[in-house]
Amino acid sequence: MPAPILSKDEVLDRLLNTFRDRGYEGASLAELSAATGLVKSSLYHYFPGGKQDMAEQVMAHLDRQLAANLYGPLRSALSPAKKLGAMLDAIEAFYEGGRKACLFERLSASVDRAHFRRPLRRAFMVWMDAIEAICLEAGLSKAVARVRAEDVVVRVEGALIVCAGTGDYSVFARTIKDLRASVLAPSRAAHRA
Amino acid sequence: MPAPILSKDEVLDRLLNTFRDRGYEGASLAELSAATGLVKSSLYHYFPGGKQDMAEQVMAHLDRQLAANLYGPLRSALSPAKKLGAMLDAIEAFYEGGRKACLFERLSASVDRAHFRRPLRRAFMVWMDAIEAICLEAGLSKAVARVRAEDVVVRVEGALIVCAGTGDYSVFARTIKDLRASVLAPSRAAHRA
DNA sequence: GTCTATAATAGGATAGAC
DNA sequence: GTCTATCCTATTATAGAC
Repeated sequence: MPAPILSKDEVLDRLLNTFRDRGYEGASLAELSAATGLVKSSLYHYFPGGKQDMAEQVMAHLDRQLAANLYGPLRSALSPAKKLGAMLDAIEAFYEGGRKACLFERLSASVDRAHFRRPLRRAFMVWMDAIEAICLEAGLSKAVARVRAEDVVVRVEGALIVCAGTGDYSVFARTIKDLRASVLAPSRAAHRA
Repeated sequence: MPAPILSKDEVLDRLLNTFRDRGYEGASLAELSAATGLVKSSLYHYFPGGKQDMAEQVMAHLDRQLAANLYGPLRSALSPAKKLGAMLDAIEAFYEGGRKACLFERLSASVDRAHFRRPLRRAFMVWMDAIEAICLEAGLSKAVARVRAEDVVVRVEGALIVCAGTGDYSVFARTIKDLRASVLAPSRAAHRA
């Protein structure tokens, strides 16, 4: 009865990376097994529901990580501008400047997307709600704050696609830079260079 | 020796739709066969290289369609504003208001993405070049035109992801509406409501 | 140019030992 | 909790008739 090699969190981190790199269909059990160092049967011990179960638990894992390391700290006394800056720093790091894909995008595009609909919708909503809260704190109206929050997520996700498609990662850097300057700008005022 | 049921273009249209709906890995030969009404062996007659060959030919097919129906007409004497409007009309129709995915995104995210790299990069570049040309014609500087062109593609692709993830298609409509108003706006001037 | 039939393999999943 | 061994099905792909 060997002891666990990796903690559950470490296993989930490895699975997260594999799903991001290969996509849901693209990540075979053989690859998920190699990434974790666990043979298939061991994976089924952790994830009785198979690959769907893995994806669901990986989403929940990422939700917890984001709540602890990103959304939590955002409830501090920092200025809205500093909070936005911190979020965009985290986004640049997490996506490695546009080189790593978004788990939620990968699962949204999967054939099993119907199974993941609720947690996916929730994940996008939590993200947008956090940005909206910063915008409101900065004095923007509710309507403008919501649109700005949606726009941040739209542009981050879009930049990831364009970078993956073109191989030109400057698009991601430029998009983040533009968001830093524009998201909290007063409404009906100048926004673009 | 039965005659062909569908023209090659019709077959390519059906395959295009299947790849958009199911993704590259998600689209099995069984589904591609059902979508075209051709049994697997017949598909191999048209596409000796199998699924990769199908994806490559579908990309080339879409390139031709876009050149004929979108980029071609854009070389007319219409005003830049009308050209942009026509492109955004076509985008709204092609993506069915955010309900249908982008082929290029699907293939960029596939496990075989390395095989499709060149045509994918080309497809994104041709799209952005067309937008850039409209921006230049409207009097924007080269640098601003390029950034605006990248931004259009980023926001369209991102809106598709957010719509798929949240099920809220108003994001796509709002994004297109915002692009209609902002892409050709004079630089360093007001841009956002 | 389309078909039926089949091969060959990879995929997800399970049983049961230790 | 991890392993070896196996099962079953789906998947890609090919052969060859008409």
